[in-house]
Amino acid sequence: MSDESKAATSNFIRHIIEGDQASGKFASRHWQGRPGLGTEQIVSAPDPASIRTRFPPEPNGYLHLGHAKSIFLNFGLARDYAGVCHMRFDDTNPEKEEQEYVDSILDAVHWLGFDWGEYLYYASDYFDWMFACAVSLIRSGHAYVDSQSADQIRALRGTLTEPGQNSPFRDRSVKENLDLFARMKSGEFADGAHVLRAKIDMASGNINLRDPVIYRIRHATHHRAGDVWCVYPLYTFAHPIEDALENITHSICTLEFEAQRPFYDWLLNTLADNGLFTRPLPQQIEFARLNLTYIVLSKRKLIQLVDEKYVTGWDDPRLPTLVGARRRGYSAAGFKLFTDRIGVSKSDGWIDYSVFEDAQREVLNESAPRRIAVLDPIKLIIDNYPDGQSEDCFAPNHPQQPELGKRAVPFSKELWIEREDFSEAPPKGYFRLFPPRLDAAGIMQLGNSVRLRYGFVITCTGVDHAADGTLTAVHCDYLPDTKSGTPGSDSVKVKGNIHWVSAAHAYSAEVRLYDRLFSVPQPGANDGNFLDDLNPNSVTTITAQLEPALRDARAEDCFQFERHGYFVADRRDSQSGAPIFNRTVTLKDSWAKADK
RNA sequence: UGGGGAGUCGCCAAGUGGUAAGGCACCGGAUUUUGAUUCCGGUAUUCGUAGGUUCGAUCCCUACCUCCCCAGCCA
Repeated sequence: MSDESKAATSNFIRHIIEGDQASGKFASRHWQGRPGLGTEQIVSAPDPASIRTRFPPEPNGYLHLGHAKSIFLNFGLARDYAGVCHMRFDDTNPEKEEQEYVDSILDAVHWLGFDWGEYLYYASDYFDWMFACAVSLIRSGHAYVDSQSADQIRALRGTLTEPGQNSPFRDRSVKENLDLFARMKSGEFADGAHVLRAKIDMASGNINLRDPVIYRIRHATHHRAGDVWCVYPLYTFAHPIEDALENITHSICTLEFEAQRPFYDWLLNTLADNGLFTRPLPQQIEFARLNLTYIVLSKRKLIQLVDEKYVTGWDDPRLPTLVGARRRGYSAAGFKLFTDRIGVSKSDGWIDYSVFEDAQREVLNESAPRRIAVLDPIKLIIDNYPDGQSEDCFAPNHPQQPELGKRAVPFSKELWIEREDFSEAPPKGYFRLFPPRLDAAGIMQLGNSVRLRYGFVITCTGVDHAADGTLTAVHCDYLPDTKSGTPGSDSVKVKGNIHWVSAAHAYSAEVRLYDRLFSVPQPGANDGNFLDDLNPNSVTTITAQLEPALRDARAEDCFQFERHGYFVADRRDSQSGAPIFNRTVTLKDSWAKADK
């Protein structure tokens, strides 16, 4: 186990694996170096992998934060227990799958830091084996061709409280079933004319055992297999076989598949009895899927957001897709921290989005170089600083990592400061800039003093207003002896410390301030329509005044804009020498939260 | 009213017969040229409820309550 993973607390899946390893349950497995039937594997060398897990997305959409939990779980377990994790595409439905999704999924898994090496598989490569498994089931009397319509099958399935009834086709002979199934494969029948069903128990309390459909006719072009097949296996049937072919030891999926585990075991055991697979067989283990507040993870809802243009595309930084998260500036290390924190269990709950943001913040705080940015600029004029003069101030790239050095920041008479850092009517406890004013006794008090971070201490002397009363500039005097880094810097103590950018040197750039896409914890919970809960201010595009060094930022460079938060140079819209920034997440702000 | 799961601090989550880990959040206090970070301290006499077994129960037994999943020729 690596040092990193020791931090992760134990969970029920680790207990199962450790128990299996202690009992030697999977020690006798053999592996021919590629997937195959048990008859092929058994004559090969012992499997060098102590466990095999798999991440098996269907390539019909983009990966999202929920998938990240599964990726870290499966790849993480393999890494921690001297096993391997297979990257597998569960592409058994020709109508919904596309190569574009395969590419983006691979890219996302890689971005999260995982390498599947030689273990990249496609369920569609197993169609011959799956067909052979189905034939084997027919031969042993465990499957039959049903010629009812979908509606008829549904009508005889029964309900949650009433048993189902046998199909009139349930007792067809093996010979007839074999003939029909072969003709289904050869393309003789139209979609829906027949299906192949497992023959189990129409009265089972578990509806998944009431003769589930395992093969259907679909005259459709498969994104990889082309037109060679017109019968396709269903997930229920395909997935256990995929696991068995790949020697998977622990097949980890989400809770909603729990009711299918009895079928999973029935199928594999039946096939093992028929000589196709050897024991030990893979075991399915279910865990609670991720529920995060303020976002939606359902594929249907994400598609709607993209198709109906509520967002700019699948990689919109507000979307919980992995491509969106990457563009937002979230890091793979942040995902790792997050998944370690939330753990793995079987109880379903809601994780607050702030837990995810905190994890990202924690990683960014360590890794992001500091820069200065004025997002909502107002002019500050230093009346006693010489016209036309400028000088360098030096700002550390990271306060906790002095070895990262300092950079020069130009200082001059006219600066941009944050509008929020000045107040004509300061609330109680405010210690930034405010002008001279009359106190309660009617005595005129000096304006407040603050330090211009990495520069000089200044004292506010007044303000300029336009004819309509709006604030146009703040005036101050500076104390020449108080420059940061000089012996006199500590001669004057001030509580406030504000950032600034020289107006004459600033890089004026587009910055997108992202906020949550939804304004309520559980979108759609109020009236059933999640679109009603969209946050109308989920993005604000501004022109900010940035320190000149930021002009050199390259796409995907992350920075902390001091006193603001973490920002990333957009990987899609940034030009060389003209980066555009996305706000990843703000800094914590106990002042903003406090009662004022 | 069928079958399968889950209920431990505000949110996660260990522990599963020997007298409640940890993380996040929160509240104090220290440091700080980010109202950030960091640091130090505090935070469940109690484990869905009610009974029972036991010297002893979150853990075993019984009953009950609440929540989630299953009736696609989706995955």
